[in-house]
Order: sequence, then C-alpha cells, then structure tokens
Amino acid sequence: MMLDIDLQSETPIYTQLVNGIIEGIARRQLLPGEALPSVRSLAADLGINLHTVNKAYHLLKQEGYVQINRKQGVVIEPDAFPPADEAFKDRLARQLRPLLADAICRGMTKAELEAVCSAVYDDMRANEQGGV
Amino acid sequence: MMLDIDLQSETPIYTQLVNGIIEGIARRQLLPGEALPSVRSLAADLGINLHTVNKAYHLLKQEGYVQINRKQGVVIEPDAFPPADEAFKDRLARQLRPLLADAICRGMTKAELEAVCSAVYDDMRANEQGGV
Amino acid sequence: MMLDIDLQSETPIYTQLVNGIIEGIARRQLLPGEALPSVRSLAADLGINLHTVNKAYHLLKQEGYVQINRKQGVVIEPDAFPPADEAFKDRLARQLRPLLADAICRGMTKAELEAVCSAVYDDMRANEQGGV
Amino acid sequence: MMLDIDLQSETPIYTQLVNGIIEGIARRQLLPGEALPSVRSLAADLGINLHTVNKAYHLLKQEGYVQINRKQGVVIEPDAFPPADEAFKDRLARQLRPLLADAICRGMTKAELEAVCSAVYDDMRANEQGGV
DNA sequence: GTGGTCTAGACCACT
DNA sequence: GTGGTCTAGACCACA
Repeated sequence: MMLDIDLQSETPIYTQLVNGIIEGIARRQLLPGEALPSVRSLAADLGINLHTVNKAYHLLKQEGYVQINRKQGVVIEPDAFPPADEAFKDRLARQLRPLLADAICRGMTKAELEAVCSAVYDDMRANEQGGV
Repeated sequence: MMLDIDLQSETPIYTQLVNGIIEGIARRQLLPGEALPSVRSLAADLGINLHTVNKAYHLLKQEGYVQINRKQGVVIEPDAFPPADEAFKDRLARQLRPLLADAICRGMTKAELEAVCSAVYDDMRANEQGGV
Repeated sequence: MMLDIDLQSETPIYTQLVNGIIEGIARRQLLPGEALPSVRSLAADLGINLHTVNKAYHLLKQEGYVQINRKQGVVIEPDAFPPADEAFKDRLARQLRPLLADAICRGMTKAELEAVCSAVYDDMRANEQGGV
Repeated sequence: MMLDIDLQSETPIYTQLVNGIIEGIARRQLLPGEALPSVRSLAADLGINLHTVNKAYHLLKQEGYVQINRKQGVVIEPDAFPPADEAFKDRLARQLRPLLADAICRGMTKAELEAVCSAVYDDMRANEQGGV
C-alpha cells in the first residue's frame, strides 16, 4: 500500500492516514482480515510520530474499519464494514454541500459535476476486480 | 440571509461563515453586487466576535467571491466569479476522494452516490429565486 | 487630464488623486500655473466625496506641487517644484527597497529591473515634448 | 536576522515584517529551508503582539515565500520562489510609476534615477553571503 | 512547544 | 459608520 503523506498540508497527518487507509480499502488494495503495519513500523516508514499513527488507527477502529487485537496487531475489519445508513447519507450530503455550492457558483453544470464524481468513483473501482 | 452557525461544531466558525455565504450565492439568495452585513453587525447578529467575521470576509475576498470597499463595506463580487478551471476540478476531485472512498467501503453503488449528489445539487438550485 | 480612480483599490482615493496629478505633471499634461478643477467639480466628475479631493489638494500643496489661492482656486506651482535633494533620494531609495527585494527574490536580473524602470520612465516622458 | 521595526511608522508593522523578511531573503541572509522564529518568540523579541507576527507570516505564505508547518513552525520556502512573470512585472511597474513621476517632477534625469536603483540593488546583492 | 481559533476591547484612516 | 490595525489573553489541536 502506498500512503503518500503531505507534511505541508493543512490536513492533519492522522486524517491523511485515516483517509489513505479507507481509500486503500475502497480500492481493495487492503482486504478484510489483512494486517496493517505496526504502529512503530508505519511511523518509522513515514517518518512521523508514533502518537499520530496510533490516533489514526484508533479513529479507524472507532469508525468500524479495523480491529485492534493484542496479538495480531491491527487488522482490517474481517466481517462487515459499517453500513451506508441514513445517518451516513446525511453526513455525506452535509459534507458535499459546500463543495457543490462552490462548484455551482463557478458555473459548473450538473453534468460536469457528475463527470467529476464519476471519474473519482471509477478511478477507485478501476483496480478493484483484479485486486493487488 | 439565514446563516445558521454551530458554535459547538469542530468546523471553525469562519469556515462555516464562508461556506454559508458561498451556499447563499449558489442558491441565488445573495446576488452579485449585493451588500453583505458589516462585520460589526453580522458579528452582533450571530453573537460572535467581529474578527471572526472579518476573517471569513477576507477569505471570501481572496477566493474572489466578494469585494471589500473602504466605505461601502463588503459586496458580493458583481462581475465574474472565479472559473471552474482545471485547478479547481483537481481540488474538487481531491476533496471528493475521501468522501467517496468511505461511501464505497460502505457498499454504496454509483447510482446511490449520484442520487445523493443530485439531491444536494437540486436542493441548492431549487430554492434559487427566479428558478432556471 | 484623465484621472482614473479605482474605488476598489486598497490605495486610498486621495492617494490615487495625488499620484495621478503628480503623474500628470510629470507627463506635462499639467503645466506650471495651470488651474486644476475646483474641489466641487472634480469630486462630482469622479463621483467621490468633497473631503477626499480637498485632502488630496492640501497634500499636494504641502509637498510643493500646487498653490491654493482664494481667487484662482488650485493651480500647479508656477515657479519651482521641490528639488530632488538628498532627503528625497533617501526616501526614494527606502521606498524602492521592498520592491527591488521582491524582484530579486523572484530572480530578476539587474538588467531586467532597469528595463522595467526605463520603460516606466520613458512612457511618462514620451508625451512630454509635444505637450498636450 | 536583524529586523528593525518602527512602531511609529505609518507603515503597518506586519508590512514592515513582510518587507524585512523578503529583503532578508534577497540579501541571502535567510536561506531556503531555513526556519523563522516562532510567532511567539519573534513577537516577544520585537515587543509586539503575536497576532501581528502571525499576519505577516500568513501574508508571506500567501505570496509563496514561506511554508507553515504544523510542528516545525515557519520555514523559508525551500523549493522555488514565485516567478517574475508578466503579472509581477505589471504590478512592479504600477508601483514604480508614482515614485518615478515624483522624481521626474523634481528634475531627476534617467541617469540619476538609474543610479539610485542601481545603488539599492547592489546594496542588497553586496551583503549576500557567498557573493555573486 | 507549535500554530489555529476565538474573544474583548481599543484607536485610527477613510469617506 | 466602515474596515484596518494592534493588543492582551485564552483554550485547543497537532505532533
């Protein structure tokens, strides 16, 4: 898995980690039951603080994306990912609103917007069937 | 204009202001050339500090959504809003990615996703005065 | 004389007036002894406040560029403009420093800089000999 | 680095800071990648408020002269400074115009002007460590 | 310890 | 009355 962390970004590093790992799962580069690197090794690989990796892992656990076991370390949730319930869709819509408002002000049509969404979606599903 | 600010949110107040105003423009509740409330009056209305409003107004200026004049106060950019160029679309795609990755993991299909996007989009275009 | 005032600029309007009139003198579109428009008419022409024009005229008087008489109104200093003494050159150098520092950081060579200065200088002297 | 701030000047303190730091870069007393003092320490050193320093640092970031990192603080942009493109040269010419107009009115010749520019330029390049 | 955010309150420049 | 600047002091997130 290739996590590219931008230390200059204003997005907190732990957030970048969480996003990167969720994206890895979406791309099926990370499969259910698969083990993630240990806190120490990932922190060393990325040159960041242990606490930062730890915080990311615990957030992922809290969201239902990983399990943290004493023996195995951190593994991708083997059974079921959290569902796309109404609460999630509401949250998604709320996060989408400012992005879409900006796009509308700049004159993007609905078709253009859907093209962008579609491209992002397809990009993540492209590598999926073959797995990695 | 109705800006509902959540003081408890982890989203900074000035960001909520920026988003709310951009959404107001997208909904055409705020029209080009229209004056926004003065920093003092908006701050008083919302029960927040004038510096917080000031920061939001300056961010909007920086992004090309408003002009700040000496005496006249702050007005919605009367001429042209910033274009939806490639740089913007790239940024949009980058911001969309973590949202869509989360949705994919939760099993949302492309159709479901487009339904959510479409609903958000239509909602903002529906309320616009004058319609399309 | 064509004074183009930018109401959106962050440069104060009275400063734009002062600069514009001095540039008119440099271009010899305004000649020594020539009368400037009355405060009222210039303010009306430009759609700005009387006080603003007044402030500009008094600053010009203070710098030795105009005389303000009760009868004739405001006229370009007919005799001698202020000299380019050491004090002026010091002030000029001090104002030049941040501009040149910025240019140096951006990699402009001395020749490029002199080309820009020269172009600005020549532009103002171009219309000079023929007068207007 | 020696920043001499004039608290009585009509030039805002944060502008003096921005100019001083850019001049430090031009003189190569501040090198790419080098860390600037923290907002708190610089504010304490200069006897000014940390918000004033903060504003200066953010302006420098906006202009591409520094990076602001989460933990590391503020560092001089390590890669490339903004280019001297046409937009910059236009801006430079616009800022130069009132200065040169004043000088022309006072009878300075082109040669005298170039002497002043040249002196300012050379002064900044003379002190640079490493020389050219 | 770093910057990010927010508050409260002051004085000034501009129009 | 508008925004611009500056101060003083507080709490929080990040690493």
